[in-house]
Amino acid sequence: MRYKAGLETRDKILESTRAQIAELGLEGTTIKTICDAAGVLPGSFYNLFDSKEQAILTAVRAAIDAVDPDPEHEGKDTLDDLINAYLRFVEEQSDLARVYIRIAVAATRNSPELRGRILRHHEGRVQRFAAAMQRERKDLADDEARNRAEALVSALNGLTLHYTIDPGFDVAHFARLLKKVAIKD
Amino acid sequence: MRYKAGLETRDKILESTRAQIAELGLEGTTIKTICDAAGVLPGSFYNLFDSKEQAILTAVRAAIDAVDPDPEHEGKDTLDDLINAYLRFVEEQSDLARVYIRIAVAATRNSPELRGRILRHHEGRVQRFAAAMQRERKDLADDEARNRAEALVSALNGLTLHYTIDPGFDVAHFARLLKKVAIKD
DNA sequence: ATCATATTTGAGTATCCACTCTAATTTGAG
DNA sequence: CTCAAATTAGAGTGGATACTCAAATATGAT
Repeated sequence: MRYKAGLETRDKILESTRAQIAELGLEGTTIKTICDAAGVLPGSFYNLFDSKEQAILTAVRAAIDAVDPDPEHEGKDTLDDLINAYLRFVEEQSDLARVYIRIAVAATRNSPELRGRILRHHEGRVQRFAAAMQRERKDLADDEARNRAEALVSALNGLTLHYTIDPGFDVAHFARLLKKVAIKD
Repeated sequence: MRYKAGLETRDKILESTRAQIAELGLEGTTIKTICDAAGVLPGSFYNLFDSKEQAILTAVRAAIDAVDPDPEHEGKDTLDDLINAYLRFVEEQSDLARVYIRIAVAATRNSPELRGRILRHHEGRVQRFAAAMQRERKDLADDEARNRAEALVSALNGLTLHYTIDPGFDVAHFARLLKKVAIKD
């Protein structure tokens, strides 16, 4: 992927993948439907991505990044910003969130490479949450902030998990409850 | 399933299913391997179960019930009992926990029946957590207990989610942290 | 303009697996 | 003992799908 053509194809595939997932879910999304929608052939797909799952994960990550309150990582995002961005993604793109969870859980056994990507993403998120917490509560020690951030992020993921099963679940309500608790004391 | 033979076959299938999942994960577990290991033919399998997923869900539920601190539902279980049972299942049967999550998330789109089962299971768990909380803190109003139980159970599921991806994650540590927070105030 | 390399073509593959169906056999209630 | 109903036998299916490959073409650094 060093020429312009490759980049454009890559973009088309990612957008097509995202759209398919949102519309048809994971089962309805096949290499064939992705390629057809993108106007590309399977050979091109596999010239740019190692696997279907890798492409999906990349597309989902792009959607998550699209709601990032501080894309430049300047450390200007508050804890509320981070939680609101999280909620926005989960509520507006619940199909993508669902698929992300499925692939994350499935990849553990099958693909060390994807698993690594997922863990790094999680780690990055925890660090940003921890930093935002400390900005809000200057007295919080590093390890205590980190500890709380880890708990908060994992708990939020639990809310998302339930929300993808029960769309009536008030994920925002509980997310704010967790946030309050996380900075208390 | 009204004759003894049917019940025995059912048990053999469930045990074989559980063993396969623990050993080979979801991908390695097929109708064929389940039936072979159980000494049964596909026709018998489908005489007793509607689908592969239904059988798996049933097998996982049995494993969860096996660590139930209060199988008779007499209301004698403490919040710690419930959390310890939860942790025991997750830590000792992480493959089953992983598969349960996968099916739960996948079933939402594909099978209203399985989805219903999963939601009822969740609901039952939340109620037991809420009741145990109130035993521990008599002053907690019904809806507040229910609210906190829902948050706690979902958050615990989030810990499990992460644990299935990162076995180094100290799920017990964070579970106890969440419990402390849930009954505080 | 050259040419190494990126990209595309597009048919092919081969494997797999959840589930079905009909007929035979077994069960146990009355 | 009878017989309706449950269980088992077991081969079959048919459709789907992720991924491959060798050859053709396009790209752009030099």
